[in-house]
Amino acid sequence: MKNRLRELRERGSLTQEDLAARVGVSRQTIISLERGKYNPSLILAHKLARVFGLMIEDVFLLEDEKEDE
Amino acid sequence: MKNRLRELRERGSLTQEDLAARVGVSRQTIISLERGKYNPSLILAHKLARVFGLMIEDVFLLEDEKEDE
DNA sequence: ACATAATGTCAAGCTTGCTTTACATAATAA
DNA sequence: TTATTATGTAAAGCAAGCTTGACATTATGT
Repeated sequence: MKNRLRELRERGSLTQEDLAARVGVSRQTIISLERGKYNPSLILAHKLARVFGLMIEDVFLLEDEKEDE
Repeated sequence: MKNRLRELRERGSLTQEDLAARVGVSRQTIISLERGKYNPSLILAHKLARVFGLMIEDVFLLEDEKEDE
């Protein structure tokens, strides 16, 4: 699952801990997400997208998924 | 988690089983989703949105989430 | 009446998202 | 050096997404 989280977070000068707090998850969850380790819940994806003022599909690159690469 | 799955599925004359097969989940999962029972994974939400040619946010109504009501 | 298709419920269990704790590494700064 | 901040890793465990199977209900059709 590729995504633009790291890029967007750095662009907004947020730490992983800041972002985690904003969306109500642990820092570990943000780390794993940035590294493409898993498929988040829809609600979490939505909360993250809202932090950056984007649509979910603009944050998470979802076309032709196979595995996590 | 409210959504328009039932409406969209019926509009497309698909059975729950058809839809389940299209997105690779069990029929039970579609039933539970239509009844707003849970928060699907992002990939599943995306596959469902694509079946209907819509954006995720057009299928799942995500603003001001509290609990499943 | 009988059959079949579509939807729904319940329950047990597997899988994985997410948490928590603890520790490691690198960067910046006094 | 010492301290602090930000990031990363690993492992154990909890919680929830999703599966499977069995059975009930309603509708449609012959």
